[in-house]
Amino acid sequence: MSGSQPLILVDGSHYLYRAFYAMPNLQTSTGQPTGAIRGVVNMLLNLMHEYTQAPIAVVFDTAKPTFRHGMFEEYKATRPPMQTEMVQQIDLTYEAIRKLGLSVLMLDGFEADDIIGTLARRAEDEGHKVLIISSDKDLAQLVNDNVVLLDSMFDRSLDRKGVFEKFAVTPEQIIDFLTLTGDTSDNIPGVDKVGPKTAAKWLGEYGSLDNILEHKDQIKGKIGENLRAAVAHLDLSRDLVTIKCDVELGVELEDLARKPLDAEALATMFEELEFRTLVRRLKELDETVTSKGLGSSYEIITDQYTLDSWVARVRQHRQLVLSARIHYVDSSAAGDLTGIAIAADEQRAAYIPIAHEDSEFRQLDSHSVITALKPLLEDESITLVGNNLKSTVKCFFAVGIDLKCELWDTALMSYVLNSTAPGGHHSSALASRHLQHTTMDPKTLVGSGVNQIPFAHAPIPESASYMGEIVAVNLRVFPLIRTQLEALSKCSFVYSNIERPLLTALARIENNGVLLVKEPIDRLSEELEARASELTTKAYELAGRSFGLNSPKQLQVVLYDELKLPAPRKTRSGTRSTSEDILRDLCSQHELPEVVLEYRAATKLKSTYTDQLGHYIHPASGRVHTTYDQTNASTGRLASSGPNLQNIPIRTSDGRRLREAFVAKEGSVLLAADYSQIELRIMAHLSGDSGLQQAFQSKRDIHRATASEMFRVPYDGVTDEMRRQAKGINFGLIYGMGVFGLARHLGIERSVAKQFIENYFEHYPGVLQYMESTKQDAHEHGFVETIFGRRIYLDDIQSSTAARRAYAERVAINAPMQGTAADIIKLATVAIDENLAESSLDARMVLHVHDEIVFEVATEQVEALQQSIVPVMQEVAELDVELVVDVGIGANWREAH
DNA sequence: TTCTCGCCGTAC
DNA sequence: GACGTACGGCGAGAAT
Repeated sequence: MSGSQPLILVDGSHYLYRAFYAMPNLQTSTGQPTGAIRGVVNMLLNLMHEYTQAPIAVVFDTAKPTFRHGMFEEYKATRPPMQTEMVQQIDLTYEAIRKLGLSVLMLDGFEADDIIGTLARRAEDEGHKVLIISSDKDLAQLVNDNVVLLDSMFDRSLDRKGVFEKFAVTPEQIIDFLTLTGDTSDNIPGVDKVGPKTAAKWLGEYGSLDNILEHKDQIKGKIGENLRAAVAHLDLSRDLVTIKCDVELGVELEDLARKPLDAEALATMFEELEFRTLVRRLKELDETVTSKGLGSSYEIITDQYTLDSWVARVRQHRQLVLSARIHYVDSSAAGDLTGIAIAADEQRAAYIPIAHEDSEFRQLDSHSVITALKPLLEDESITLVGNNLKSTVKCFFAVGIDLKCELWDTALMSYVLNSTAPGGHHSSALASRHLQHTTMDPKTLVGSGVNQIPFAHAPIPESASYMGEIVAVNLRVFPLIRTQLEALSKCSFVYSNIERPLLTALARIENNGVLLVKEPIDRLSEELEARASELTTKAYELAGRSFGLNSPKQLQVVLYDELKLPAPRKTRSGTRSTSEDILRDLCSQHELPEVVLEYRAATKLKSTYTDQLGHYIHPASGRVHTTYDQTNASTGRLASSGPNLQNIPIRTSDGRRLREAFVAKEGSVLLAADYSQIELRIMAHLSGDSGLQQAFQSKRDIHRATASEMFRVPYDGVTDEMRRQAKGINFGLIYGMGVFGLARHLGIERSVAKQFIENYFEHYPGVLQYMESTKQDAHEHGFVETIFGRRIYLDDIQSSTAARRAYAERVAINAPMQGTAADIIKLATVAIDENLAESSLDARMVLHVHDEIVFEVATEQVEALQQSIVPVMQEVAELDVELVVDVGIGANWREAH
């Protein structure tokens, strides 16, 4: 047994029961019940994936009476006998475990707990750490500095501190604790009316059961009487709950060493048991274990000397492949380093743990690691390779590193090559697509959902495997996709001139953050709360009963069954829609739809925005730092999350009140610069339609100009309704809309909509031609391009399903326009980022919203900023139609817009 | 209890 | 089925 590997003891009986009751009816086609076997095997595979070498013993109770039955006739007397379906699975479970290469242990006369206790103490005596996997609270008595209880797979592990947090007593007090509370499932009597709370209180006060009993007369009331009445049997109860740690097992620790997994036999067994997913998992597990070089062990750097030698190695190869793990809390906006994996060449990779909670290893501190790497990062002749370098770069910027090295971000490269590549652009996806390699699942390291632990709590050796593998993957993927990229000159341009420089610009924008004041948001929240509650009352009155106002499903019943309102179109899954436009139509027939709409408006604003945004305010700076995802939107747009600051309301007055909370710091103002009608202008450019181009050149209102043409009226004779309809067409065209969509959108007859569109194309024939040729292009090449050569692939363009094909055609029409707009604002962002760095202006970009950039600038410099950025934005691309940028300035985002 | 999916609504 | 790109809250049902 190797010293750094813990001994893992699994409470097999517990998991057997749990799995059995989770899926009691699972059986093969021949009637063999299998739920319990599958559950246990699944759990063990997870465990094996996480601990690839640690010895694992799975311990079971036997059916025979134990020494406790000898002490107490009633012990476990209330337990029902084991069900037949369960009995039928036991031997197969043992067999499966042995084939996994793990040990199965049990001993007549003793319970699993006693075996676990005995082995735990023995392993500990020999200097090993022990991990007990069970959610039986009795086992908490075994916990100490070397023994940890893991409550189910990924619950927070119960170490000494965890036990106290959970039970409010120390592990040493657990026996007394259990004695006092008793255990109904084991039929062990405790003290009447004493539960965990009282037991913990007494133990906190008196320290031990013995001491409690010495002072038993001090305890007043009925509960004191109960205690005194229980004295006679407490000794027995204590003996019953005490785990025996000196059982004669006939097994040595050495016998528990991991044996190789018998993949062939397991596959056969799983086939017979009809475990199809498990057969697949098994294959994956086998691959990870056998694909050395990627999933093998990596050096762990814990001292300065070794780190320095690695820095020298990087210098020699002029290449640093890096993957940083960053922890975000409330320390700094950019986050803290938990650890960094690095590699310089194919020979080896290493992991530098920095902030793990793992006392087994000495760790270098963040400062010395950064100091060591700094000269590499500031060296122009060094290539830095990584996946999603933005997050890492943010960290570097935050500590004042002046990045000069050449950035090669494999995620960005992959995105430029094919933004819609299946699986995305993370290291794991690249490994699977380019190397046919399955990377370690981070869930095995940190779990998932509420049980997820911070990466810093993951053990260092396993973290090193995980991080090292990522670096190894990037090292190998990089030359492959670099070759692909360099074969396509336009894609290379997009990478080198747009995405790569944008990465650092975005890193700065994210680090800057935007100042958000909480007070007005909270006030709005309260108002909305009151409004929502009034509307709820009103809605219930109108419906004649209360119902789930937030539930479309319940609302359907009220509207269409009870109130008998005419049922509208169906949603995708065939239910009757309650969407906004439907409800609006129903307003004329009943009061309820209107109330629901108002309620939805209020609760939407509250639940999505006013109640949430405050959580994202960084406590130190008062600022919100969104994350821009540069590799997600297929067209080249950015996406924003955590929080999404690209969909902050603006249409309604309440929405605008929210925007007032986005402010500039003292002495500064916000300046918002947005491209006016950029996508329509791009359409005018791409289509070459002279009518549309002239409409823009005349600098008139574009929708009004369109209406004037379409409805054959003078520009000044265009009514608001005409303009609204023209606007509908203009937007519809950008989205590749058809007759049906326009009709629905404008609430007009299909025949009228058809006429509109025909009118439009009659006046702007170039646009029609462009639409047709774009579709043609898409069919021919399988992709469309932006002006700058960004490709958007359309996998469904050749689909045999008409609907999918039609969808792909709409995308083909929209993507070049949306994507070119994205290219343009990205280029502007890059240019402005450089300009600002060189200028002495006290100004910074704080938000990026598709066609708008928001700046925070010192009040007295706002004009200078405007002078500096507007020409850049307008001239960054030369189109046949001029680009127009509108600027707004104000103390907050509403005023600036 | 936790996870996933559908519905809905916000932005450009 | 019918208008493109996103993110995210909520309810409900499935898996556990």
